[in-house]
Amino acid sequence: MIKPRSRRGGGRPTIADVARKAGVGAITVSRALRDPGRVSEDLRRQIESAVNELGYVPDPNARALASARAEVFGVLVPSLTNNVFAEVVRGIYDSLSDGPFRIQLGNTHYSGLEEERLLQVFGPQRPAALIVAGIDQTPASRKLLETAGCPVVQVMETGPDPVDMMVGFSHFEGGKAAAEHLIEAGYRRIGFIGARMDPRSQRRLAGYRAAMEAAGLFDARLTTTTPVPSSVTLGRELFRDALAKLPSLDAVFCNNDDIALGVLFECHRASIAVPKTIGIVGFNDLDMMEVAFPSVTSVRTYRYEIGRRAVAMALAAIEGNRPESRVVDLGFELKRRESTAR
Amino acid sequence: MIKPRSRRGGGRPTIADVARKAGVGAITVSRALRDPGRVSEDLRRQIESAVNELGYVPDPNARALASARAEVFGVLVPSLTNNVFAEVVRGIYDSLSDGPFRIQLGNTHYSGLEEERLLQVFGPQRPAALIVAGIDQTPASRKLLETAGCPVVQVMETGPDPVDMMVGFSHFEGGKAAAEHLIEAGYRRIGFIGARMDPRSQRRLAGYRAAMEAAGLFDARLTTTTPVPSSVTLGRELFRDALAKLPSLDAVFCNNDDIALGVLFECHRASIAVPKTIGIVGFNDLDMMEVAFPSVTSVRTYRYEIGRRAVAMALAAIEGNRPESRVVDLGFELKRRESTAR
DNA sequence: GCGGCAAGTGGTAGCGCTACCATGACGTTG
DNA sequence: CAACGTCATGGTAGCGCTACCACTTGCCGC
Repeated sequence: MIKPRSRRGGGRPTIADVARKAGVGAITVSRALRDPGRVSEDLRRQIESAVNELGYVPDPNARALASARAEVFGVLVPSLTNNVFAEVVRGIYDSLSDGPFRIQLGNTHYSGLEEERLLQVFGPQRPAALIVAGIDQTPASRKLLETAGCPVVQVMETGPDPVDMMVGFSHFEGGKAAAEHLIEAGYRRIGFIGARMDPRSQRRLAGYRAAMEAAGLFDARLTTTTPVPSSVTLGRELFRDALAKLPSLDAVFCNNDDIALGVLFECHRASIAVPKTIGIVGFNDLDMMEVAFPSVTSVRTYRYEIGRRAVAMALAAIEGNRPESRVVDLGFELKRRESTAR
Repeated sequence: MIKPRSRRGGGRPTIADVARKAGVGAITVSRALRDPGRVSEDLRRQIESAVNELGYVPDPNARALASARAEVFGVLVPSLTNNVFAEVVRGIYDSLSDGPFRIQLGNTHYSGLEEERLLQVFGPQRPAALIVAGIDQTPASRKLLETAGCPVVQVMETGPDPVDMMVGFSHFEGGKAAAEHLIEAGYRRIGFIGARMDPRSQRRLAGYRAAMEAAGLFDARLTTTTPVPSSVTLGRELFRDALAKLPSLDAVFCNNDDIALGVLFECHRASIAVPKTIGIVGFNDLDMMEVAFPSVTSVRTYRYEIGRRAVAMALAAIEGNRPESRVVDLGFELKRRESTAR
């Protein structure tokens, strides 16, 4: 008798087809696939060959419905084009590409409300884990994370009060180290140039300010910021503004490397000597900072590693062994280069 | 009587809860949510308020299982950190953020086999549409795309034989335009510097070669390529190699802007005058090319727009009205700047 | 006045899988 | 040797939703 294929399913083999072919129960096939150790050697081989012959692939939707748990990692980042987050995301993908987990990526556009909305979309899918950038969730987002019923990793920053786990570093300390380096190098009128000014930028600014105040060098006029999204073009413009406002400026700590690059190009264009007349420090240490001329001092951060570590921690938590320390600080490293070597 | 909550579902309201509260059948709730026009005004309002009161959110997994169609766009790109693809992806996200569709992003690492593997993973999810970068799928990948049973958009390139739909531009023409521009500007020993050399880079190289041969200027020694992934650092190194090999070089067409930037920095470092001694043309026209000093001529491509258009076409196809022209060429524009103005 | 048709609604039967419990075949122990 | 685990396997009953068909109205045309 010809088995009447369902009108709905596109005719792909189901677990029942495999079970029939292998002469076992459907549940045994399910087990053989998910936890081979619990099925005898014999049946396992039979099932395996039936799977291969039929080209059976489990339906992730049915699996998610039945087990009330989807093999999905939800990932929330503020930007897809900012290289910094792209690196984190790459680390996450590379760590997850072997396993069964899919990734659902959300772009919050640096908006707390958008983050809330995305968490509301992710929740009903019952993801296996959630990875979110930053530690400044809105109260509503925080509640959504706390009640998600899965491991949660906050990345990019460390802070005192993790929802669950955290991997990152201290932006405050990074900003402080950058400013201290400029002070040590002999610069005195050290400006801060920042764009977008998201919470991480704010903390870098705070670190800068702490160092400047400690050295008795802080002056509000040294700070030039804008909420506008960061770009190389903007870096150039902000630097011109800063210089117009305060011609005595002798160094700048830039919020990020795009800004620093804009400053560097403007110095070339205006024939301002770097590092002699102006010292430049960036943040994140993109690949090109080392190649730039002059090479640019920057605070190296370990974005890719943050992504990998976040996945490792989430995976461990899924398997029931949460790491003993819920907050991992991967630190940073100040890379001293020509742009501050005077 | 207390309704015994299932042991599996986490206690979230289901469609049956909403139906009971609104005093209607479950199926009517389903319709009210998916196609409000088919439910009377009265019931619609009742259902709506029941949904709000209970905080009901449909379970996407159950929905996908029952309807054999997930509200998911599968997106396959060769790299997450390459700004070019990041822009395409951003366009896709921005176009999809309003609607019900989720996005599942896969990173093929420029590997045909990896692409196949990812398509095999995406298939069983029954995505609503697939967007893949490039037109050089392996035969197996092509078959998977053809039998996916959903709209497929190939992006970044145009070509003669779309699986379904295409949005992009001609890399051959882009490379040709770049070389022709250098020839017109009076350069004669025009090199090509390329890294990674994926199919798109190959076609740019072919365009360059066509222009050079047409002008009687082609010389195999002018071409410097490597399969190594592209970076600013690598651009610098390749340029040094090229110059060592052929000191008479008077211009370079770079595979992409990272390489061009590496060349520019090396020229600064080695005090080579740009554009006088060496002319430089990049590809893609990243934001910073305009700000660089000297500003760098580049072939502007419309990555973000490609992403948006791909989604628009897929969405139209889902609704049953495929666009009349299945291949959309968004073109490019050669941006002439200081680096070739001699 | 009756068949026919469209619009609005609901019941039933799955979608493909897994949680839960039951079963039977083996030891193992005192 | 009875009582009791343990292991491997299977049956049943859903998970939450939608496709499909059936039913009830009310209105039209002849």
